[in-house]
Parts: sequence; structure tokens; C-alpha cells
Amino acid sequence: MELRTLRYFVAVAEELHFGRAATRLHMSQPPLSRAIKQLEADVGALLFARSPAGVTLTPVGTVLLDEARALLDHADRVRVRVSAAAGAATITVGILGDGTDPGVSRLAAAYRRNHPGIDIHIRDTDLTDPTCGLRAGLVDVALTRAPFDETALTVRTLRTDPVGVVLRADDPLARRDRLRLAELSDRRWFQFPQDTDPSWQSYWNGGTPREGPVVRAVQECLQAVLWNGTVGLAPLGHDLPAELAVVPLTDMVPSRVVAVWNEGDTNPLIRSFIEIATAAYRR
Amino acid sequence: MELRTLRYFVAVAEELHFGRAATRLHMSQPPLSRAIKQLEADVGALLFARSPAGVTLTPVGTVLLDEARALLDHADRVRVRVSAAAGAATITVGILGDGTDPGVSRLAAAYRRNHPGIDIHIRDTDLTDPTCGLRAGLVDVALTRAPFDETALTVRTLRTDPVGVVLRADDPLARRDRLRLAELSDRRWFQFPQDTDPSWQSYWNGGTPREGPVVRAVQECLQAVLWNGTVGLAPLGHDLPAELAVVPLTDMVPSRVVAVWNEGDTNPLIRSFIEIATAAYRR
DNA sequence: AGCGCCGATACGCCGTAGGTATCGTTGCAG
DNA sequence: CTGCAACGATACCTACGGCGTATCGGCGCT
Repeated sequence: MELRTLRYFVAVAEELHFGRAATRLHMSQPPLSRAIKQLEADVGALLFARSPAGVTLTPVGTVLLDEARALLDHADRVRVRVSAAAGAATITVGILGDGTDPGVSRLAAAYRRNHPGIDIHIRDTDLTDPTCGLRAGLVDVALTRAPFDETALTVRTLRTDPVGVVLRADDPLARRDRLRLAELSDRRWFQFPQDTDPSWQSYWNGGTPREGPVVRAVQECLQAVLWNGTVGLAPLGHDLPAELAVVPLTDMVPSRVVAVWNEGDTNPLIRSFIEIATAAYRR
Repeated sequence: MELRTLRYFVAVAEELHFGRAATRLHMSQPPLSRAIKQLEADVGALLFARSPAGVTLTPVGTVLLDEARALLDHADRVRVRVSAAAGAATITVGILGDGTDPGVSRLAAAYRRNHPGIDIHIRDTDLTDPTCGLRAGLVDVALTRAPFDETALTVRTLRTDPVGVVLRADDPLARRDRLRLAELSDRRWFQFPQDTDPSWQSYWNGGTPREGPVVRAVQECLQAVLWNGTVGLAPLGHDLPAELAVVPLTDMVPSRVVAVWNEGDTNPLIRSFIEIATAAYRR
């Protein structure tokens, strides 16, 4: 009789419908049916009367529903009390550009739900530091993009995005539905400042050093495309102003959204953040 | 934060020693260490201060210890209340011979611990019915030995025992450390009564029909060996009177201790019994 | 009588819990 | 000061179980 199983049971008992309960639990119906059956074997009594007309709670099920709700509430209170005992703590999260992802806010919400007393400081950095201040000790964990120098860091991939090229909408190549890097070799490209991580710089240049304006932030990038006619690479799936177009690149290794933290960091809050991030990006 | 994890935590907190706690939990130390680490990530705080001098609870750990104990107690009470609501029920268990196994009493104890309100009726049967009255509708579940006619029954193997031959201690063959069936072909063997399950009868005759006295119970078997000089097969590992010896047989397929119930039986008490039996025999 | 709804079953995959072996640190003894 | 023993952490592997997809089966409704 684990808490997870009881949460399943409460969902079914409230919906009185396995399919809907499964949807609510973000799972499919068969494993839910099985879990309930196992719970019935565990407590030694039928909890639901299944009939084609519908699902009903048995008397024992009614009792368990009350008990399970109380127990789950109790468990929630345990979490709160332990968090309170842990006291006010802070973690600082570095984020690349102006929000690598729409998922970041979801993640922050999920984390705050798990650890209500913990302050989350977000440190938004420009594109010149792929570790978002982690190396400099300014943040505890970074949500960013690979690749970069990983020595003394631990990296977990959260998602991979195909990469496209950003062009002016009136660029002749902008109408193409896909492109290869070679077709852009005569263009001007972005540069990051001199001291930027080399593999990071190299990645966004498509593997070969390029000439072009120095940029530091996403907006600078886009402006450079608009005004200087340079090209730039960007992961697909972001909104762009109408004057810009993005064309998928077929021969570019996809961009990885990653979480990074210091190798050997034992802070449970950081570990927890990583786990929640992994789960949040899984769907 | 599942109940299982909290039980681990309480064990470590009480022992203040990972190795001893693991022993108490019937597991090994590494997965316990890992589980605690995951719990720490889950609640977002270190629970133990590990130092070579020993393990100590952190302040947060102290709080969680109280809370976890309370929650686990609550969970136990939930079980009790649900069992009470299920009311008095009875399951009847058929057992072969005079207790197939020393594990049976352990099993009954474990079952009673899980389902305090449930009466367990034990029906002890002789060797002539391998289903122990299940076919006749006299019991809900049987702890017995395979093989037998399994139509409309579901069988789960709990354990397998090598089989030996039972001989008088003064029998010339009794000194051998192992035997083959062929070396016993000129002997008299047991018979079960006419209407006994054929594959059951055949199994205990080593696959070929034999001549010999009809027996119904284990004691009759042993007496027949003593007084008639017949041979009989028996799973190894049982105590025998000093006048009898058992010699392992090399070419006999091992005997399986099984739990059997009616195919499609949906009674959760029976399902529960099966699960508890499986777990009880696992170690 | 046929179709549709819905829970149960079958089956394959993968994540994770648990096992064994080993390491790293630290305190202690010779 | 240099093994050595104790003990938790880590690495790696295996196996079981939880979840998904596909499908079945039973009852109700038109």
C-alpha cells in the first residue's frame, strides 16, 4: 500500500470512471486498472463494483476513500513541515538568453510546489556564457544548451531540438524548406566575443570559423540578421518577428537543452531541481 | 516520498548505521544508501550527517523521523480500519499431506498480519488429491505439489525441490550418494488409489506404472517402506526417522511446490494470499 | 442484430530497485 | 607513519514491475 497507489485509487473513486481517472493521472487506462486490482489484493477486499452501467464504490471502498484522503493529506503536511524545518534556503538558476524555453516557468512552478520555502533566484544571462555563470560560481545550476567545455561539470540532456538558420524573410534562401550548411558558406555569420567557450562558438558557426558581427544576446542576433544580412543558427520552434524566417538545416547536429551543475555538488536542493527538471521536460 | 522509502529512513535513523539498517530491512547496503540519497533530494535537505565516526541525524532529519513515524502509524491504522470495514471473512486453504512445508506456518502468520480480521481455515488432506479439495470446492486455494490436471485451475510455482528415493536404512542402495530411476525398476513401488489424478500418480512412480501397495498418506508411505521394503519418492529436505534413508535421484524432474486456485477467481483475499505466499517463499 | 462504450487482458519495452564488487576516506594500531 | 579495518559511496549488472499499445469481451443502446 504505497502513496502512489492510493493517489490512483482516489482519482478513480472521484471520477468513478477508469478512463477519465487515467487521463487525470496522465497515464493510460490499463496500468491503472491493474494498480487498482493490486490494491484490492493488498487490502483484501473489492473496492469498486464494476458493471457496464458504471463503476461504484463498495462499502469498503468508501471507507478507504476517506482514509486514503486523510493519509495523503497527512503526507502532504509532512512535506510542508519538513520543508519548514529545512528553513529558508535559496538556489540560483542560470538561464541562457531570455528564457531558453517556455518550459522554464512550468519547471519553476513545479519546483516551488515541491519546495514551498525555497527561494528560486533566476539569473538570466546573455549568449556569451553557455554555463550561465555556473563556472563563475554565480549560480548553482544552469538551464542552457550544449555543447561547451564540460570539465568539472555534470550535464543532463533534457531535450533536443533541430536547428535552423535565421534569415531575413526577403532573403532568396528563405523560401527553401530546408538548407545545408554549405549553401551558407559565403555569408556573414555571428561571432561571439573573443573569450567565449570555443566549442560553443564553434557549434553556432556550424563547425567552421566564420566572419561577422559580434553579438551577445538573442536580440542582437536578430537585429544583426535584419540590418546586416548576416545569418544565424537557432533551434526551431521559437516565435520570430514576421521579418525573419527560419529554415531547417539538414546537416546540423541538433541542439540539446541541458541542465548543468557542478560535478560532486551534494546539495539535495540541486539534486531535486535536476530530477524535477528531467520530469518536467519528459512530456 | 513513498511509504517504503520512509520505512527505510526510519530504519537508518534508528540504527544510525547504514549496514545494520540494511540487514534489518533484509536488503544490502548500497540500494539503501541510494534510496536515502533520493529521499534527501526529494525533501530537499540532508537528513543524515555522514562522518567516518558515525551517522547522525541532522535537525531536518530529526523532524522527518517524528513525522515519518507518525505517517507510517497512520498508514497502519488505515489498513486496520479498512480490514475492519471488510468485515469477518474466511478463506480455506488446502494443504497436502501433513504440512507440505515448514514455510506454511510462516505464511499463515504473514497473512494474518496483513489481514487481521480474516479467518484462515486450514484443510489438511492426504496424498490422494493433489488439489487438496480445490476441485471439490472444499477449499479456496491449495498449497500443494505439481504435477496434476490443471484444467480450469491456475498454478503458481513457489519453489522446486530435488526428489530423492526413500529406502530402508539397511537397504544396500541406501549407502549410495545418488541413484538413477532405472536402478529401482525391479522394486515394489507405491500406488495411489484408482481414481487418483493420473499425472500425479505417474509422477510419483517415476514416469512408468509400478506394482506395489496402495497408500494414502505420508505416514502410510513410510510404513510401507519400513515393512514392505517398497521404495517411494519424496522431495529432499524433510526429516525422516532414523530407520529410513533418502538418496537423491539424478534423473527425476524436481518437485514443484505450488499454489493453486480456481481460474478466474476474483476474490481479492485469494489474490492477496497468492502474493503473500509468493513473497514468503522467495527467500 | 450490430455497434459503441468501457474495463480487462496480452504482450513488449524500459526504467528502476536491488544485488555484487570495488573504491575512497578516515580512524586506529603496530 | 604506514598498513589495516570499518563504512558509506560508487560502478555496473540483472531482473522485476510499471507503463504503453493493441486487442478482447461483455453489456447496453439504437
